[in-house]
Amino acid sequence: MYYTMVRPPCCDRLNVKRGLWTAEEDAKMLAHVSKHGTGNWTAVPKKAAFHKRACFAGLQRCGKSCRLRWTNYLRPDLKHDSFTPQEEEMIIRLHAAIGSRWSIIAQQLPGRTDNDVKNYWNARLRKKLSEMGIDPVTHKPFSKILADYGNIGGLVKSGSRIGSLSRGLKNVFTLKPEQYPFTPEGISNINSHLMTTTVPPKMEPNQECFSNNMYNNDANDNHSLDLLDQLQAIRLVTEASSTCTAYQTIPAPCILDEGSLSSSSSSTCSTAAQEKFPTSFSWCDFLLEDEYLPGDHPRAEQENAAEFSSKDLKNQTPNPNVMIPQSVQSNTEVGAAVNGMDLALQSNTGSDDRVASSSPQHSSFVETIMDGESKIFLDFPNLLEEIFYN
DNA sequence: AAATATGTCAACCGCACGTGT
DNA sequence: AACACGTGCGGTTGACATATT
Repeated sequence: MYYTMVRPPCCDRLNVKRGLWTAEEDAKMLAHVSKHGTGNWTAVPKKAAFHKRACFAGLQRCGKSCRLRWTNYLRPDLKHDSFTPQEEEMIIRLHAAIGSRWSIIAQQLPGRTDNDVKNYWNARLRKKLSEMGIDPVTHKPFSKILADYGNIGGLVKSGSRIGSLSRGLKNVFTLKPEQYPFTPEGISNINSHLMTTTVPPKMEPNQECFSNNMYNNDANDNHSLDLLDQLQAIRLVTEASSTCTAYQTIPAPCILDEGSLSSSSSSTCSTAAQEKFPTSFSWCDFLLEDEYLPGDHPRAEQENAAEFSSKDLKNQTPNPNVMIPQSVQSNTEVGAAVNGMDLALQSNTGSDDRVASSSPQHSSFVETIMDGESKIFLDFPNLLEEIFYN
């Protein structure tokens, strides 16, 4: 092998210009597109240099750069003014629903590109939500997240918690579109469904205002409901096309519980795989085991535990304390969709064995971490205050 | 007024996927 | 089947602008 497996950037093969576009280059691009139309971008620099040398000779960009310049800036249907509150609201709602699928979000905002939306989110909205006390990843109040975090490790009797949680997820994915709760408690719960439902939401005033504006005016928002149909379809399609690759690369026993993908044609991480690696390490096991301290829960809770399989832990909000396989991280939204559908589809089959087989000493792992956390917050109570009131 | 910090956004990069050969 | 190529996507970078000290 004399070359790397990674394909070199297209621009490396051409002696092309990079960096910001000049007005002159823009003019050349516009002239070219008006003459030849869009598409076949790799031909643009060649044609531009070939057709009228006097006019186009200076346009020495790679096709990718040309396409990007056109789609993100030169396209005549683009808006170049600032985002309206309505657009802002739409971005937040869609992000809560589908995460950082910028191209899909941008499709709902005429005249905006995925790059626009992405930049606006990163530059403005993420910060705005944070300042409002809302986690921009899960779209949940920080207070709730911290409260839930404090409950991990069995600080709260968890029997009804997981049961109600999985029931809620079932509801999310079995609701008809017109019943669909297009709120951060709805789809976004998929990404954050470890959040307990036993803690009442404690909204700061501005959050409340925010929620009223952003999340609670769905009754007359037919467009959003139509959109949900589309999103649902996107989820299903994505699941069908991505489930296989998303899971095949996961170390066999850690994430997927058997039967959960039984409705899919790609239940590759299966019982057989688990049998092959029966003792492999899984962080999920630690977390699950912490929810079910030995000898502390009736049968119903065990059934709930089976329902709430460890695979659901893989798509949680990135947490430095939770290690997630790369292949899973890169498919967060897809996995979330799969999770939700799995929960809706699966019955109480399968995963009891694995949950039950986790060794008792695992439960001390999260407890140790939580003890450390508790000590920190006891020693530095202002840390919590700073989070909420700064 | 100068230095530094912060924000914005256009552009790039790497990867995945589809298609044609 | 394998490969090259074109395209689209999401994450990241870095230049420039603006605000703050």
